[in-house]
Amino acid sequence: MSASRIRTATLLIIDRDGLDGLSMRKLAAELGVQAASLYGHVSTKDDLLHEVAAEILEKVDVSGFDGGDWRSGLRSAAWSYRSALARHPNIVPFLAYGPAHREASLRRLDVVHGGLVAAGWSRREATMIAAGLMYLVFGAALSTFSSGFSEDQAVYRDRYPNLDKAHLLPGVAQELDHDSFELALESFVTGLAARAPG
Amino acid sequence: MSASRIRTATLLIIDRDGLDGLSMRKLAAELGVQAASLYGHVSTKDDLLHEVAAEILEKVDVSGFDGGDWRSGLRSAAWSYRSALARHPNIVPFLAYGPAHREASLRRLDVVHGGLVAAGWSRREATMIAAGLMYLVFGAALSTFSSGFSEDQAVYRDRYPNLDKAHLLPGVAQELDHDSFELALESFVTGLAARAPG
DNA sequence: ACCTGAACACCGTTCAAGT
DNA sequence: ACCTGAACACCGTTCAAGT
Repeated sequence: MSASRIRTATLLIIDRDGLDGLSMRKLAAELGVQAASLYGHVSTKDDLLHEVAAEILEKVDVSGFDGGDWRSGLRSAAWSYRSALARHPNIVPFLAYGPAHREASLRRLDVVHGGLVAAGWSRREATMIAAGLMYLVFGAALSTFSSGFSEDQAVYRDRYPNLDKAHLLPGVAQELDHDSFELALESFVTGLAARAPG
Repeated sequence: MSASRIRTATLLIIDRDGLDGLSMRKLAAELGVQAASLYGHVSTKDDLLHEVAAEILEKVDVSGFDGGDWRSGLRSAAWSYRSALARHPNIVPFLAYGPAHREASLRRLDVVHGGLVAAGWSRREATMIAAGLMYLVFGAALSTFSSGFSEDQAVYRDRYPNLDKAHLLPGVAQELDHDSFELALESFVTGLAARAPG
């Protein structure tokens, strides 16, 4: 009925059935209504997805750039992005598509950019660092590298002698994803610091 | 007709019309045939996409890990991934979906993992570094951060005072993407080196 | 062996008609 | 004002029938 209830149901279906599992007819059924009724509240399926995307990105908190140094600002922004995206992994491919066109994304990137410039980075460097942050955040949310391994370990043992079987157990996959993101982020920040201004 | 000709036409349509622009009927028309005929050579649309994905990943070269140190191995692998993916940006969301399930991806990750372990990293660290590499590569290929800005600069000037207008001109967007990837990769490698073994 | 026409069960979206 | 039924132009996929 309300736009907010439609967005909630949309996200529920995406979380449960995947991005391909969302159809306007299924969404309507979830809301106890006919598909055509949705078009009184939503202009288009694509538009609805953008609204849901905006709602998710609205939860990203980049306030870590107020006050502290750029290192902690970058770290807290990265983790906030990660936790917002990790809650709804199925919609990430859609989120990643053109972040620059999204109002909510731009407001946050503007804060990150401003914080980096205030710390002494050039405007161009600030843009590139913010881009690097997006690479890490979306790449980590999207590829869910480790969790893809969990199904049948025998395959890996025989054919890919170098891959680490011990860390591919389902139980540790999530922890490994977390630690991999932490290592990548900390290395990124450390590496930047090595060429930092001021 | 042949499986290879079908894959070529598939990629042509994806490059031209996007992932959503690919339909079996359109693909058939491109090949001068009826949609039903495709199912004599291809089991399913999803399967066809996986074949095309494999063909693209087959071109990624991780041989930089033979011989040289892990730093140059990581760099050359990253750039090879980047150039392979950058040639077909529209299929990247599909590629990123579950790299661990893909034969061609696993062979390359096995080489990367082996190279890192040979350089003295633990198996677990090697897995995490390889994951970080995937984050950067897929994130960079997917979010095409800078190129999304190019349409109307007046919007940014007024509302996002911190964002750097000078670097958002269409002409420099591509260069900025390149340099952002380079900065992120170099920072990642430098940061890792700070905690390197041996 | 390879292609086709027709059909099936789906899509997103529109629109006149109902309350 | 809000919902509906029916329709339109599409999908992926199957399968008997044609050459």
